[in-house]
Parts: sequence; structure tokens; C-alpha cells
Amino acid sequence: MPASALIAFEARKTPIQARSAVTVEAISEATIQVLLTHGAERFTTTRVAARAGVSVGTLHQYYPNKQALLFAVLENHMNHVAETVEAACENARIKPLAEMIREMVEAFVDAKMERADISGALYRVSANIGGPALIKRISERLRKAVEAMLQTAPDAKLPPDKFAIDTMLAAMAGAMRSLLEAGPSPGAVRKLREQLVLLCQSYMMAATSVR
Amino acid sequence: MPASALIAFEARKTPIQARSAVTVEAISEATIQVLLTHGAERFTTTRVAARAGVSVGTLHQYYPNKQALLFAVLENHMNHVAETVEAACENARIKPLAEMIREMVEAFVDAKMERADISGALYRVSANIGGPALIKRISERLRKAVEAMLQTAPDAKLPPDKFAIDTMLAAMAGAMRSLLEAGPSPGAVRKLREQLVLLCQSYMMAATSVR
Amino acid sequence: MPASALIAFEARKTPIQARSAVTVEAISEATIQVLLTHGAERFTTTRVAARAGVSVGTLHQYYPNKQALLFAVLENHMNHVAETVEAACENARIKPLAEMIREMVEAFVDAKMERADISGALYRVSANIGGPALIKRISERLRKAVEAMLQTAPDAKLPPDKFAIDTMLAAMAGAMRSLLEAGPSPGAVRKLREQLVLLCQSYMMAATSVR
Amino acid sequence: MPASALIAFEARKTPIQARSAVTVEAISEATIQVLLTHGAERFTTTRVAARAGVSVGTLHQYYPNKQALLFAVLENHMNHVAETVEAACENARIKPLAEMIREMVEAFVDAKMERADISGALYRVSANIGGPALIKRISERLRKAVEAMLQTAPDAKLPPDKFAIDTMLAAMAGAMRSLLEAGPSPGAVRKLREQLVLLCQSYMMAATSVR
DNA sequence: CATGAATGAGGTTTCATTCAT
DNA sequence: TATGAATGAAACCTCATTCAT
Repeated sequence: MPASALIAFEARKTPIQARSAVTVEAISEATIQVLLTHGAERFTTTRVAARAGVSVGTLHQYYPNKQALLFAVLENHMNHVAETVEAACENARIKPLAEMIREMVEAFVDAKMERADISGALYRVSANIGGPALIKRISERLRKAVEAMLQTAPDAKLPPDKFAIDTMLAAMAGAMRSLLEAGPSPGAVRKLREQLVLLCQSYMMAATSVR
Repeated sequence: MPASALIAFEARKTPIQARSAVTVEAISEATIQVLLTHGAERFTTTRVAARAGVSVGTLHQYYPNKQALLFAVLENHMNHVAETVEAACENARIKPLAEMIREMVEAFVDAKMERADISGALYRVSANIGGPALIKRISERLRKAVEAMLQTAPDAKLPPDKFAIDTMLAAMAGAMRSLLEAGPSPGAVRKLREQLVLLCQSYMMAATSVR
Repeated sequence: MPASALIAFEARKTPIQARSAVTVEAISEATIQVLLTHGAERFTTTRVAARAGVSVGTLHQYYPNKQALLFAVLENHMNHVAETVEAACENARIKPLAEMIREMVEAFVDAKMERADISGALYRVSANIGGPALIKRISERLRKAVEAMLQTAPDAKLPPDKFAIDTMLAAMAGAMRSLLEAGPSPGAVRKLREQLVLLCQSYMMAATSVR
Repeated sequence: MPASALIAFEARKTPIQARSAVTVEAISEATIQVLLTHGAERFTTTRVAARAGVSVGTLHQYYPNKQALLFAVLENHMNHVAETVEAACENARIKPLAEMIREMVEAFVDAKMERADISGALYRVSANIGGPALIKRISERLRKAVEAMLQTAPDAKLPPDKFAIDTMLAAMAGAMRSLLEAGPSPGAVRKLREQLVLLCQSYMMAATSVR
């Protein structure tokens, strides 16, 4: 999907008056709530409007269609995760490779778990609302952040491979998804965090030393 | 989703007569074709029936509802992948750990790529048809197969951890999914194969030696 | 509008079973009734379905959309008029020019008046449903019929001019439209018939003798 | 539609201040533009307001509803045509019948063509906004103007028949409409002008001499 | 006066599923 | 058994109009 196709999902109108900002926020929150309580299949614009306490008309004034609504929430969530991970990468520069990876992975897992409910619900719809294109964009951001971080590692023998980083990120996201779709228990989260750290560490070490 | 819920997705009748078997096969194939040509969103039972050359009534005689239809195809695909991987695991016993992992991973990637189109299309719907439950079932099968294989590794110091294997499989599947959703180029597939082998090898080595 | 654009207005499905023929007829008649009783502005598919005694779903099985529904009725009506006029032209060959024109004009007026209600109602919608394209098609038919008839006139000095015939037909249709939109009284119809005959006769005589 | 019904379509307030006049003019022009660029079907008050650079609220202050908006433009256009024809009739008094008709017809065709785009666009909506009633009013004006003109013709043997004049005007308007709906080429316009002159001349000559 | 946020009835259309033939 | 006509709930979305600011 070309970048231009995303335009269709952008919000229709920017709030000018104060009250409309409240409305937009209400709709956004209602979107999540409906997604959580009714599931992706029973997610309808009417229900969202009702939950938000506004009319369908109002909803469509801000989001041209259902996809735009979901896309906005998805984008929000992904941006939050991306920003968190980027910050972690920034913060982990110059530290030893293993430490870098640990901090990055933990930031990712924690950011996802922070709103585990949303994450899980969004997986159900992301494919139908231009999710893949967004994921691509976010992946690229993360790849760059990780790449920049790795280049400051004092103990990495080789420059890191773009594709390897992509693979690591995809693997990490995939494992996380698995967990979220299964419904995560607190213990499982802790274990996954550990395992993912180990997985990414061992992979990155192998990938930056071998060629 | 509890296991009992799966009953609703099972095919309604077992084909006994030859005529039925043909019909079922035609419907199954049509399902894939419609999924591929029209996409998940425009996938309708009417279209499937038309493509299969049967009436909607007939279709509903074999599959009680739309979900069952999709579930059957998904199950088929997953079973095929599972069987391929299980066979690879069987075949790789007693070999060195790195070799084991390589064969298992390559079997997985190849099986997925064999019908890359189906894989990609199914991702779009799996969440809505009880896919997660099925994935859980399949994951367990694969975990067991890998576990059994690993126990025969002459160079693994520690008994493998169930959770680690799950993590590896989820990571592997997640990376594969990423690739398929992005639209895989031949080159990218080859590279992912290599990287995934490396990823799983390094992770498993770390996971079976450290504790 | 190219001819291909008309495809969108064609009926969706040809009735196979006997009962569906009844349904189609009922829908067609209901379309006219709703048009007459509610007017073009309050014409909705829901109302048509209700009036026809079928569900909205059934209606859309035969007519993909509202336009198709109206177009079908319009086409029907126009075809009827065209056929009547064509028959009159056929029948008036070789007669004197004035007689020819009289028979043609009277056939036209009578055909229109036969279902004056429909005619009037259809004017309100024709522009929005591809009417102009259809009118073009019908006009051409009529022009050819009139042309062929005129060529057999024993007392016409010059070969008739295509454009003149078109003008005459447009004028005739326009005057008729005026009357129908005003709501025709029986007396007015009789007078218009006479006047239109005179108008067309004098024009055709002038147009076939002068150049 | 009774005359009283027209009241609903009249503009709500008379522009007294200069600022209002500008606004009204902007809205009026925007109405035409939206009609031309979006078509009758996608004509909305919101779009008109946006194009005019005012808010929907303001628009509704000057025009109580959508119909009033369109009606005003239609009325404007028709009045312009009527005035032009009336002036031509005034100017053609006492001249020979054929000359009278020529000048009247040419004035009509030229007035219509002057804003051919508007004419065409208005045909699409006139039926839904009380157009027929307006047309009746305008027709009467034209009939009177033509009637008065004809009474001064030195070479007309009989007093002209009201109904005949109505018929002529309706025929003329109908032919013009046909042309405009087909999309007029410059050549076609010239030819139609000629033909309409001939048509009206021959008809009027026949109608004023015969009884 | 002007604004534009909000309304919500009302429209079109889809499609899984049933059931008489 | 196979057919396909019929169902109708339910979805999305539009847009004329109102009214608090």
C-alpha cells in the first residue's frame, strides 16, 4: 500500500472549538472500549458513537469511516510503543551490547503490556485497516533506532546488518503477539520478557560477530 | 476461546460418497481462490459457492457457516505446516543441535512459502474464526516435536525449557508473518531463512546451556 | 455517457424459477406506484420493496441499486413509445406527407398519454439515472423510423434532413413534456394533439421543400 | 403545485446592507459552481457554503433551505431568459411575421446558450424545487410578450391562438433542452438556431392563417 | 450577525442463512 | 440431495438543519 493510500484514513477535520476536542477524545476512548467489550467483529460505528455519547453524524464528522477510526487508535498505540522504544535506545547508547538489547527489549515488552488489552484487540483488526503499511513505517523507525544504538556498542565486532535487525524486531513482535493473543498471565509475561531478552541478545551477538 | 467452542467450526458432514468428496474439495479450493482474488473483506459465501460451481444451499450443507469454511482451510494449511515440521524434527534426531535447528527452521519456512498466498490471505481472517485456538493447538504439536528432537541432541548440555521452545516458535512464526504481510520477494525469503536459522540456533544454544 | 456505462443499470439476474418472474413484475409495478404516490423525492428502495410485498434483499437481488430500478421502468416506457411510433411510421408509408406526419404525431401523443402518470413521474428522475443516454438511443430509433417513412412520401420534394427530423422530434417531445408536467386536462390533450400535428406538418413541409 | 407553495422557496431576507449583498452573491455563484462541478446528486449545502467562503449557518440565514437556494438560481436564470425574449419581442413589433419569429427565437437560443452550463445543470434539479410552477409563470410571461408582438404583425391574417403560442414555446424550449442535455457543439447550436427559426416560422404562419 | 459542532432520521446496500421446490 | 429465491437484521454513511457560543 503506497503512502498516499493512507490519506483516506486520516481524520477528516481538525477541532477548532474547545468542545470538539472533548468529542474527539471521547470518540477515541469509546473506540477502544467497544473494541474491548464487543470484539472486532461486533465493532460498529453506531456502537462507538453511542458509547462516546455523541451521534453517528458527529463521529463521521471527525472520522470519515470506520477504518479511519480504528486506524487512528492503532496509530496512536504504535506510536506510543515506538516512542518508548526509541527513548530506550537513546538511553542505552555506549553500554555493552547485552545491556543495550536488554533495555530495548524490556522497553518494548513493557510498552506493549502497558495497554495489553488494546494491543490484543488491535491485532484483530489491523490487517483490515491499513495496518501492514503502518507496521512497515513503525518497523522502519524502530530499525533505525536500534541500528543507531548498536553502532555505539563498544563490544560489537561487526557493523550490524539491517536485515538482521528487522528479523529480530519481527521475531520479538511476533512472540509478543503470540502471548497477547493467548491471553497473558502475569507469570507468562515475566518469563517472556526474560526469554526475549535472551533471544535477542544471543541473536544479535551472533549476527554482529559472524558474517 | 475454550476448546469446546471449536466444535462449531468443524465440518458438518463427512464425505462418504465420492461425489461429496469432489464437492468438498471444490468448495475448499474455491474458498482459497475467493480469499486471494477478493480479499478477506469481500469474501462471501455466495462468491465461494459460485466459484465452486455449486449453490449456496449445497455449500451450507457441508459447512454450517462461513467460519467453518475458513476454519477448515486454515486448519488444513496449519496441519500441513505442522506435519512438515514434525517430519523434519523426526528426521533430524541425534544430529548436532545446530543442524537440528537448521532443518526444522528450513522446513517451516519452506512449508509456509509453498503456499505463501494462502498464508498471507489467512492471516487476514484467522483472528475472526477461532484461529488463536487453532494456533495454540498447532503450537503445542510443534513444541512437542521440537522438544522430542532436542532431547536427542548429543551436544545440548541442559534439558530444553518448554517456554523457551514456545518463544522460539512464536518468534519464528512472527518473523515469517512479517515477511508474508510485506509481500515477499525471492531474495528476502532466502535471507530470512538464513537469519531465522541463525536466530533459532543462537537462541537454542543459549537456552540449553545457560540457566 | 458511453454505452458501456449503461451496464450498471441492467438488471442483475435473470429469473430462472417461475416465482421469481412474479417477483420481478411485482417490483416493477411497485416502482411505478411509489413514484406516483410518493414522488421522485420520497422514492426509496425500502418503500418499493414494501409495496411489492418483498424484502429489500429480494429487491436488490434483481436490481443492484435504486438507479437500475428506475432505469428499468424508464426504459420500458420509452421502448413502448418507440415501438408504437415505429409501427405507426411503418403503417404510414407511401401516404401523403401531411398524412404521414399526422399518424406519427398522433401515435406519439397517444402512446405517451396511455400512461401519462408514468411519463410525468419519470421526467422527475430521468436525469439522475442515465436518462439522457437512453433518450439519445431512443431518439435515434425514432429518427430512423421517421426518416425511412419520409423517404416514401410521394409529395416530398427534397430528401429529409437528419437534423431537421431530430429537431422536430425534440420539439414534439418537449411540448409533450410541458403538458405532462403541467398536469394535462382532457381538453388540453386534444388541442395539443392538433397543434402538434400542425406544427410538425408545417415544419416538415418547409424543411423538405426549402433548402 | 399551487402558487402559494412558492412562498417557501423565496429568499428569507432581503439584503439591505452592502455586506449582505456580497454574501448573497457569493452564495448564489457558489451554488452554480457546485452544481457544475459536483452535479445535482452531490450538491450539498455544506459544499456550497464552503465554496462561498461562509458557514452553513450563514447560508441558512439567507436561504431557509436547499430548495430555496436552487430555486433562486433557477429563477434568476429564467428571468434573464424571459427578459431577453421580452426585449426582443418589444423590438420586433410591426415587422413582418417571419422576421418577428426569427428575432424572438434567436434571442431565446442565444440567451440560453449564454449560460449553457447553468441551463444544463438546472434541468437536473428543476423538477425537485418547484421548477414546473416557475416554468408556468415564465411561460405565461413569454406567451404574453409573443402574443402582443404577433398582434402587430402586418401580414398575419388571423388573431393568434394562445394555445398555439404555448405549443410553439414549449416546442422551442423542448428542442433546446434536448440539445443542452446532449452536450452542445458549436455547430449543432448554429444549426438548431436555424431549424428552430424555420420551425416556428412555418408553424406560426400555418397557425395564424388557418383555422 | 456569523460560526461550526452537533444532530439523527433516513437512505442504500450487503450477505449469512433458511427452506420450499 | 441440490437448488436458488427469499429473508431481514444490521451495517455504513450522508446531509439538511438547528442552536449554543
